[in-house]
Order: sequence, then C-alpha cells, then structure tokens
Amino acid sequence: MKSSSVERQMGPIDVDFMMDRFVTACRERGFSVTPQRLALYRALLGNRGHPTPEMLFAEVREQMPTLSLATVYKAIDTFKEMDLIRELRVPEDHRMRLDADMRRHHHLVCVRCREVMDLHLDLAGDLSFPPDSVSGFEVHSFTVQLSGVCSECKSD
Amino acid sequence: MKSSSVERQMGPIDVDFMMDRFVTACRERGFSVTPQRLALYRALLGNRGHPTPEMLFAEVREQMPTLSLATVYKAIDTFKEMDLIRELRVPEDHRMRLDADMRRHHHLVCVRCREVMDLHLDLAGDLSFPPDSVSGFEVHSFTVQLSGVCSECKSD
DNA sequence: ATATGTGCAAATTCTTTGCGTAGCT
DNA sequence: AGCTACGCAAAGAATTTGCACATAT
Repeated sequence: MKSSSVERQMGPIDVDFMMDRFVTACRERGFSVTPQRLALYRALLGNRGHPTPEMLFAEVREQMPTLSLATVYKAIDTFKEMDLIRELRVPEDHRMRLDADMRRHHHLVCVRCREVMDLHLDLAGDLSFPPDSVSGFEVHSFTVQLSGVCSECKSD
Repeated sequence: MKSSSVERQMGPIDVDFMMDRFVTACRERGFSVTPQRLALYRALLGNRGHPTPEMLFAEVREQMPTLSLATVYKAIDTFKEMDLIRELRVPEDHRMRLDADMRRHHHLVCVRCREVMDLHLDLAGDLSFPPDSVSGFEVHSFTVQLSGVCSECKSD
C-alpha cells in the first residue's frame, strides 16, 4: 500500500499515546470502550490515507469478522462528537472520508484517481481570519483543498 | 431571501453577458441550447448561494413545471464538462452543491445552519504552490474552506 | 443491574441510468 | 432528418434508523 501523505517536518502520529488518550476521553465523556471502537479508532490512526467508511469497515473486519457496517457509521458519529476525527468531502467523489489527524493540514485531491493526500506544509499558517474580516462570521478552523494531478497519475 | 455572499471589492456577475457566453460555448462545443439549460444556468448565475440540485430544481420548476430532476442532474454534468460551474462538497452536509462563480474565491460554511457563503477576499492570493513544493503533485486550483458560525446563527 | 453499543435488515436520501418521445440544429 | 436532450420511472449507491440481543461499567 502506498503512503498517501506528503510530510514535511511533521512526524507520524504516536498511536499508543493516542489510544491511551482515546480510552481516557471515552471514560470522561461516558462512552463505552468497546473492542469495535478500539479497533476502528486504531485503524484510523494507522491509516494515513482518508478511508471511506466502507474501506475502514473492510480493513477492520479482517480481524473482527462480526463487525457490521452500521457499527462503523455509528462509531464515526461518536468519534466526531468526541472531536477525534474529521469528516472530509471532496468535489471529485461524494463519499464520506475520514481523517484522524487533527493537526492543521491541507488536502491534495487528485482529479484522476480521486485519492486524497495530506499536505503538512504550513504555507497557510499565517493566514489569520480576524472575526470581523468576514462580516460577522466566526471562523473556527479552515483547510485548503488543492486539486490537481498526483505524481502517479501524471506518469501514466 | 438573504444574500449569502460576502463581497469585498468584487462586483456581481453580469448575467446577460454570461448568458451570451453560455450560448456561444454550447454552440462551439456542440451542445444543444435548450430552454431547460438556459433556465438552469441563468438560475445558477442569479443564485449567489450554493444550491443543491434539489433546490435548483424547485426554483426553476416554478417557471417550467414540466422540468424533471433527472434533467437537472444531467444539465449539471454538462455544465461541469463545459467548465461553467463547480461542484462543492462540505463536511457538514453531504449533498452536492453548485457554484457558478468561477472566479477564485473561498467558502465559509456555518456548522449550525450549514449554509455556504462566498468569501471573495484575496487572502490566499499569495499562496502559491510551485509544482515541486508538493512532491510531484501538479496543482490546478485550490480553495480555502472555513468552518465556523455565521452572524445569523451567532445571534440566536 | 442498568445503560450503552452491536448486528441485522429495512428504510431513506441522494444520484444515476435506460428508454421512448420531443426538440434543437 | 439526424442527433441530442428531456421526462419518467426504475435502479443504484451511500447513509441512517429501529429493534432485539449482547456487552461494558
């Protein structure tokens, strides 16, 4: 499996540390720590791509054959509510995509293969949006979505 | 109807001029100029929001009661192929949204009411992505998606 | 023991497709 | 006339929901 992450001065996520935080966060907010949720969240952390629910389901199901797709969708809702993951939508493909990397980063979307890659460059780090700059809109976060052709597709 | 466009030093689109260009573009590329397409494209130009296909359908259907939703989807495909509109997806709402403003601009998405507003500030004008800065990815275009709370929802 | 979560299957919602007829060029 | 587009209805894909049983706290 190819890596779909373009990294610059940004290390990988420490999975064990994050799993501990996950368990703590669940306990604090009254969510049960189930094997399904553990496996799903761990898979999301490990997967540096941006899997669809279906892909996540397929991956985790290998070690947990009784897992159901509905559980995946429900776990996703829980994770979003806990602010552990973000949902992603790109114009090129209407399926939900998941991103467990909560650090600010941007997305490269290949218009040919529709793959979504991370861009951890801090190019936009200095873009700030003072509340009044956008007529009363209170900006919580932002992402830059870049469209183009990835290196793999270019060489085809 | 409230305007959902945050304008800065950017005028509105000249609808008549754009309609002329539309007809020309259709002729040049061998697409028929039908009343449906004319009405749909005109509605998209006039609508400064970011309607879903369903909303566009409802709007145009008032003057054209025989219009069908399938025609709307097919026209959308045609318009995209002609590079006259862009499709938009935001994490807050999985429906397709349409944007007939092809000038570079950005999007404010209210996490409460899910409305998408235009931001015509050139904040990111100086963000340049030299081809090699993103390891072989060839950047065609980009948009900044801002999440937050709009002024209307803030006052509730 | 009780509340919460899981798995299954059915239901929704959004979008696409096939096909016969109508309209544009 | 010939090709393209339209409208209808049916199909398909993605996501959500309801409910009975199982599991976590």
